Amino acid sequence: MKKYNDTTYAILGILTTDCKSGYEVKQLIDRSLHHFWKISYGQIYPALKLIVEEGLAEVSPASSSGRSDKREYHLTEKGLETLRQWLAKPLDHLPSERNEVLLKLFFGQYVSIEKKLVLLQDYERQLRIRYETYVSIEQNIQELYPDEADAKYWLFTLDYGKRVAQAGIDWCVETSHLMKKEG
Amino acid sequence: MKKYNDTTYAILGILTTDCKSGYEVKQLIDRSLHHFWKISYGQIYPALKLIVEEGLAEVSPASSSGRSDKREYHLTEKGLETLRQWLAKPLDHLPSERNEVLLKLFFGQYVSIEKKLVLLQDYERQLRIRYETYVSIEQNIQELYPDEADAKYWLFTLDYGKRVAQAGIDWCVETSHLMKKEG
DNA sequence: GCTCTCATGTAACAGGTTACATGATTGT
DNA sequence: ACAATCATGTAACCTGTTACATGAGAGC
Repeated sequence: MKKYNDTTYAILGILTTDCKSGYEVKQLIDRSLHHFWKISYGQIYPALKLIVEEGLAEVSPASSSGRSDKREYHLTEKGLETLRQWLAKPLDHLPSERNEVLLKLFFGQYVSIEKKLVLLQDYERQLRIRYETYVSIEQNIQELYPDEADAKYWLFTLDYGKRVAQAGIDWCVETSHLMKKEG
Repeated sequence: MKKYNDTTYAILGILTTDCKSGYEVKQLIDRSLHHFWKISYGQIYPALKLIVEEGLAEVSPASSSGRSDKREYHLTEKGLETLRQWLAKPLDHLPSERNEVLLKLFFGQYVSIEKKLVLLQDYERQLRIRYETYVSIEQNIQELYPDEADAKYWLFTLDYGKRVAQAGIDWCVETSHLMKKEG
């Protein structure tokens, strides 16, 4: 089975939903996967071209809805199988996340303690905003789609985001406290 | 003040330590910053060239140590100032981390519950390995540099890594449990 | 003599962002 | 008529990885 990049698999996944055009793929990712996956048109359109070339989807110019230039992509059997294969494969290595705040803190001796505290406070503030965003998305999902089977999985991903954000917030609080005490 | 990319600032930071050559920069990052920052020679050498061109460092071929081809980079006043400016500037936006596991889970309806559980177990296992790695680095630092001023900052970054890894582990356990119960 | 570590560098590639160009449709 | 949104696409650019080439010195 030929390998593609994760962006291509993400698009394959979206094409299983009601979103069938490049524009709609972008909309869905921005709305629902934004907290752990991003994408730009510069990736989507070339990827869709590749997907068709590889026989993973077929394109039909959907003139039915009146919009003559809208192109609808429908997964083929091969496309669905390719997606399933990828979904069933556990990751071979953890991605290592770079962290600019930690990088700055690593060279902490070159700045005053006040500036380091500002750095931590700012990070904490942004993590709290992120946390609250996740909570409100969560509430929206629970209100709007109380029965949908997919909703369960969406909530799992949000729970992850909340936990990691909370761990970061706790670290900021604790580290600020230690820095104040020890100087 | 001209802006450079974070990789360049990271190198500037390393050049404040005893590590003065491209090779030594790579060594230090691999040994001490690896859990939140990575770098390759393909970035280091071009970046060092730029750093010299911009007057942030001066290069002296250090024939003193016998090795004629080793190039030692020393920060200029401008270089140190550039580093300080960057260190004092809080981040303007949280980097969004992509997560392949969450992406797969998002399309969870297309795979069996067994495969999803394997995915989570595998993720959990790798997070636990990561956590243990951090603990052992932590112990090494405490034994080898009990007095060093820098050590405090290194331990802060490791604490962050441990907290985030633990949050991920907790999520794996909880999510596996919920999936088993609800089907 | 051989291997390992030290040491510097480049070229090709892969992945992703941004800015731009283009034009249709919908709502006010 | 005008603005907003829908809709597709490309080119230039930035960042980073991988593979490769090269060679010196140290230890066995």
